[in-house]
Amino acid sequence: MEHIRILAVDDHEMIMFGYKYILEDADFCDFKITVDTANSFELGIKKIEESTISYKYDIILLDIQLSITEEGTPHTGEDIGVFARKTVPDSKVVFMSSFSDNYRINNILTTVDPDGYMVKSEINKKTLYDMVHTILKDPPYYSSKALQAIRRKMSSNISIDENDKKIIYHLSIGTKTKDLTNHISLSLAGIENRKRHLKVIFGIEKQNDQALINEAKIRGFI
Amino acid sequence: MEHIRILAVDDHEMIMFGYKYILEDADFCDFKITVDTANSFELGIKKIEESTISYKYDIILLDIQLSITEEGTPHTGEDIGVFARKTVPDSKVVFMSSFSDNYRINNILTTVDPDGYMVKSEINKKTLYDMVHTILKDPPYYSSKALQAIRRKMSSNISIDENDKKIIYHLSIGTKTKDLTNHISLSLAGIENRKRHLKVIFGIEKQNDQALINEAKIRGFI
DNA sequence: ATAAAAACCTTAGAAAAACTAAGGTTTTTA
DNA sequence: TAAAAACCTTAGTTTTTCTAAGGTTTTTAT
Repeated sequence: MEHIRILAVDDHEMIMFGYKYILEDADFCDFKITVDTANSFELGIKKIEESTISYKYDIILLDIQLSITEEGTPHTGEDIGVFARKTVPDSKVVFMSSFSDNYRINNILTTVDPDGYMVKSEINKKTLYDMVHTILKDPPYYSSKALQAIRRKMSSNISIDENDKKIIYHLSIGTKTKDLTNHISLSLAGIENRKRHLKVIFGIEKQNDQALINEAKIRGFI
Repeated sequence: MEHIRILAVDDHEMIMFGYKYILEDADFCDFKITVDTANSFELGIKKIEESTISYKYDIILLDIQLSITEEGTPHTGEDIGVFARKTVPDSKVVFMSSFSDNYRINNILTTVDPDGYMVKSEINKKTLYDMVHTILKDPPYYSSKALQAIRRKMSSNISIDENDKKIIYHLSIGTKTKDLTNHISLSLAGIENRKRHLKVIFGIEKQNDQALINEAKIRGFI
């Protein structure tokens, strides 16, 4: 009988143990599952490193937000995902995250290209089993809210460059237009021109910045 | 008990009747299904039009390739999809197509934004039931190969403009570089410059046109 | 209600990017 | 092996984007 090894990384122990017991208890006909757990970025990295010289994990389940355990640059599950992609390319990476906004989902799919993404509110016994089964047999696996974010992105024909993304992002956190020159290497007039153009392509000419932010959110740009 | 109405449009009768009998025979606990069929573009359009003044279809299953039955501009299932989107926006549109190439899948998802896409080689009793269930409860539904095409597109950060797409497309059907000026409003030098730039961003400098075509195919650009 | 600040808009000019033309070299095809 | 096609480089042109500045309109703060 095939033996499937899974690593679950989440800073909430109860969540990890939930995955562990549900998956280890599962009555998969043709394989047996063991689940290792790690409750911090550092421990997650360590277990992945150790797996390179012993049995590699078949699946690595990653939360995105991990609490900071030590001083230094804060790290996320995304950083673990990137690390795993390089270090153990045959291990399947699946994000299990409470983030369900279009931007976060689409951004992770672009930067890490994980084998799966599940929004936490959609994780239950059945979807967990479905995920493991699909990931092993025929990846990728995306839960429903992830699919909805993907669909929104796929159906949008608009693409914007890094400067435009920065403009929208900073506006969305409250920065005034005149202060955007501190964050973006363009003149105020250049920024104003781009704002005007973004409003045209989003179909909201003559509307305010909040409308711009809303349209960008809908499309997954922030 | 809820009554679910489905329209299946395919120019192969056996396929339509396959869907019809499998779905009408299904033992869905909480609803009953009837499946109408149409074996041509014209008949499909007619049935959708009729549905606007009677019961609208809950789900419309569309093949993409439909044989030409009459003189005139050939139409595809995609055209029916666009028509349905406008005419009966509450009806869910699902493509059931033999096309499994990245370009075709991604292109349909952008231009029609269907509620689902299934590659024909992945359609069986179980996946058909899963599709109907998901489409009714929590769309979208994409079959495995469609998800793989989507994943490939999502993870690629490259975007190219319409001129570049035309260059790659025409090269892929055998047009020589010097003849591209007949199809694209640029000088030969302009086209050569763009080819050189495309090869840089696809990471295939100094390689031939076939390499460029291959990289574009992988990324779903053609 | 009013003044100040911010945003928007327009015009003119500058800078950067993309394009064109042409010709030489290299590679591919017949 | 010759011809055709593709690639590369240089110089100049055209197009696009940016900047600067100032005026008008809208929003915010008092």
